[in-house]
Amino acid sequence: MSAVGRGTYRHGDLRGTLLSAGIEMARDGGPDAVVLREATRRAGVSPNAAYRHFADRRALLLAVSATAQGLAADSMEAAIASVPDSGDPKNDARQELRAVGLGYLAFAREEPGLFRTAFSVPDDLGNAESPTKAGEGGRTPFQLLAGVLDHLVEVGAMPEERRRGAELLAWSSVHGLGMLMIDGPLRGLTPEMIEEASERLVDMVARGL
Amino acid sequence: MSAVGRGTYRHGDLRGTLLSAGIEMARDGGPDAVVLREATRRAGVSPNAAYRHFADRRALLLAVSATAQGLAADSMEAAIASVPDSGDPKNDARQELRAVGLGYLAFAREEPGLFRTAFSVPDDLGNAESPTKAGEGGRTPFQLLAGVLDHLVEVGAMPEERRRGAELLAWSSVHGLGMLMIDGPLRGLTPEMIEEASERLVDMVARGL
DNA sequence: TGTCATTGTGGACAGTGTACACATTCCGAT
DNA sequence: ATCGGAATGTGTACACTGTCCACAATGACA
Repeated sequence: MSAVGRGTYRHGDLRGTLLSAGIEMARDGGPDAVVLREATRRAGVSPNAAYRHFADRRALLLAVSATAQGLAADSMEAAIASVPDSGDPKNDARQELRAVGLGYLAFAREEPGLFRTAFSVPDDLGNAESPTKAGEGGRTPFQLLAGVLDHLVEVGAMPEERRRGAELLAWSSVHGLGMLMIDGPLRGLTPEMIEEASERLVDMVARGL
Repeated sequence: MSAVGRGTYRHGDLRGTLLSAGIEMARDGGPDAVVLREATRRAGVSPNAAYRHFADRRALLLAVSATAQGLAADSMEAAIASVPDSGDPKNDARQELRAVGLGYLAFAREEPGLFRTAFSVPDDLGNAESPTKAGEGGRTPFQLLAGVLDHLVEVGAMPEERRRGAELLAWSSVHGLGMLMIDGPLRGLTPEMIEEASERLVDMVARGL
């Protein structure tokens, strides 16, 4: 094909371009839709060129997943930022917890493909704080959640002894609703039902944690 | 190839055989691992024979998913049955709710592939009561959950006004933990951590519902 | 200027889902 | 008993995927 259309034999930033293409594919289609050959096609490059930047399809997928987690973090951070200051620290902390959950769910609703790519691609909790997964604010979804939980304890809105492992509980609930309403049996719920379910769920978590 | 090894040109129960093969593939590998050609291979039949019984790969996958949901129901039902009668109806009802959740999570832990195939293949809540998804007891996972919630209300362990939509909340929490620990960022948790998280989660739900 | 690691190309292979035409078998009406 | 059509299975073919290998172009640095 010769490097026509690109001008030069070298691409410049093929890795980045492939990643962007991957994100776009994940956006509409989820993890299964990110296909290596298609990415190279969009980058105007031969299929094998990808292997100079990613060991295999899985490696590309992991990179896309990490980026998607960063975008989720943005959504969560925006939700936190929009919480009004009520003057009551305990109440504020609880509202932040709610916001984290609602931001997570908003991301699931608005970017279902990216959501699935972000959170249902095999990965370890050990990498939960990797900077590649951080949003613009520099923190990962996991760190944001941990942050508000810490805050909750600080202001005395949550007993110290319940803090340990609370991430898992809070995260699970919200993640479950997200998955079920995206590609589980809860698809087809009306926006109102989803809205209501989201609110009630975060309330339940805040109450039961 | 001629129908050697089968004896007859007709198979007898190809649909059932393909389904079984599909389940076996899903068991170790999840939804992505159920591949049409491999199923026909295991059935000793040509690839296209499958199309006489399933419209396409997706149709086979849906059938496998439904069967897997039935198996999940079995796990849940077993957990319910193992709840000892304490004499206190309210307490019993709560224990049943816990059992439903723990049975669901046990299934996720013991049959991760089938779990994913059961609950993360696109489907509508409208089909949640389809008999194809029932376990040996004749009820689907959704129906089992709804049952214990109804029971909870009957014995007065749950206020009537909170009943509506409670399935979603309970289900979400438990489902989320299941997904996160199978192929999400919570993989690699030790069995003890999983055990503890499961217990705490169902407690949280029971408390917060 | 020449050498060499980096990056991209071309061709190939096995494996997948699925369409189309054809073959075999079974069952029910004549 | 036979004949014809509906079910069911086979064969061939196509486009698409991930990935391997040998080769080519390029840029950086001695």
